[in-house]
Amino acid sequence: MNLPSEKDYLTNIAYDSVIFGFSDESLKVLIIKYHHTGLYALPGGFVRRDESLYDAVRRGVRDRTGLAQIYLEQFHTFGSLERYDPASMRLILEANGLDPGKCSWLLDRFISVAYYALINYLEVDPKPDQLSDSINWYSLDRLPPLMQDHQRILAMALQTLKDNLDRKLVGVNLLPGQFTMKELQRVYEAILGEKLRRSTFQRKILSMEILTRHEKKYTGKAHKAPYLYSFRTLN
Amino acid sequence: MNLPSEKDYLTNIAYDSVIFGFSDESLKVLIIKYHHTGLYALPGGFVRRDESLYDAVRRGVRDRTGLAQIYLEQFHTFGSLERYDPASMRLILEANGLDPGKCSWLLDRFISVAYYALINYLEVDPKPDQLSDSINWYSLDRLPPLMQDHQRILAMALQTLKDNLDRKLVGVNLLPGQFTMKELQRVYEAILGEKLRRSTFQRKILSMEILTRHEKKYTGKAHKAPYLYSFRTLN
DNA sequence: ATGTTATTGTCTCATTTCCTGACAATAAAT
DNA sequence: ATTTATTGTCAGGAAATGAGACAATAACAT
Repeated sequence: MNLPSEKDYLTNIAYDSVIFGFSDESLKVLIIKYHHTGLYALPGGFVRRDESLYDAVRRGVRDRTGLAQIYLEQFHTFGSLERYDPASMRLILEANGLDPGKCSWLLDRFISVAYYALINYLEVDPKPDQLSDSINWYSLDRLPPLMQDHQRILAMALQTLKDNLDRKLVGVNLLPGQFTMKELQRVYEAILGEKLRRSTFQRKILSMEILTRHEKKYTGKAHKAPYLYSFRTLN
Repeated sequence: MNLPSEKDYLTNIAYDSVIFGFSDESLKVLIIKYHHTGLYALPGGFVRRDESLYDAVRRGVRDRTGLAQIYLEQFHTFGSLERYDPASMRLILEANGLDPGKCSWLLDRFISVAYYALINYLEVDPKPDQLSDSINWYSLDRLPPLMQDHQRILAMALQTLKDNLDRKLVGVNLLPGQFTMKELQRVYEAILGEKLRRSTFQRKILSMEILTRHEKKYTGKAHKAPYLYSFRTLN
């Protein structure tokens, strides 16, 4: 197994990604589990010397989800001393049969830039990286204990998502290309953690003029068929 | 002159600070000028191994302004490849009679975490650091050309400030402890870059219930004396 | 004293936006 | 044809905002 070499990467700097998906009426997050350690973590990684910070995160998310086009948003950089935790990293390396002496830069202190990603749950086939033996979706209310400050990072990602909800097109990437108004409302409710009034929500979203309406969706249910919508591409 | 040593600092990571003050009806920013190079820049620095990122920025702002208590807010981390510019750093070191070979880590690529600070202009006595020969206030519309991507960093700081204006107590630290409603309005207008209606502004601010009213301020002018206000401390 | 001037604190009315419940439309089952 | 569940939209009221008006008043002028 070849590990990242100090020559190819920036030192003291890492990234963590909070990858959100929507399924089964609730928000989900991708969490990895490291080999033989019982440690759960947000998918993270390091920045190659020949790539931008943004490209590094995009590469990491792509490798783990298979998606090339992703909605990525940086929300905070974590640099406290408490997060310096070489013991965990040593444990992870040793559990993988690696010699920490040969990549001591990985045991150093890291400042971590955190991004959140919004992706279509259905398009993803999560793939573990070489240090982890699983990567799985977790509902926000059923998270395993996360290592280091990853719980806090996740909480901050969610808060930022809430704050951005009425300013950015958050719904875009959590749903398939076409969706009903109710489905979009479910996404908003899952993010905000509260029920919304149907008529108010519909009026507000439509008044934004960011949706185009398509043919109706006949579900086979005994009631009026809803329209399908998609986000308007700007052109 | 002793320069930061590689042993004491994190590598590949730096910070830049956009220090806002308010004076003479307009927003001002502190800009440093490096010795003998004609290069203007935002005050920045590096993170010691034994301090948090936040403490590093606070230290940098304190050293340059003399203020211990500062309102600091992180707003973005810049990590593009274009900002890798060893030539400028080499120039700055050489202009100070320093040997770049002895601190080659300073010529490496840096990812920079950007903060903005809001301070009371009147309390500040700007002090240049050892590499710069001046540090001065500049109006936003009369900025010198800034090195690297500092112009963009500043623009993003201002945009974040605007976005936060109705959600955070931005005015707090830009004014002295007590101030008139008109002075507060001037701050808002300077940040937003537009005139506000007096009665609407007053009603909105008062309805927030974040101010306490004090005695009147007799200016010696031939008109009704305004009240003084201060921001309510929460307790 | 009295009136003048510039600015402040507040109020009113019109306009806009937002909230809430209601109602008709309708796809499929009975 | 009737029923059921859900959807798209609207009407009326409530709340927020915009724009101007007016009285209060500190210092100056007469």
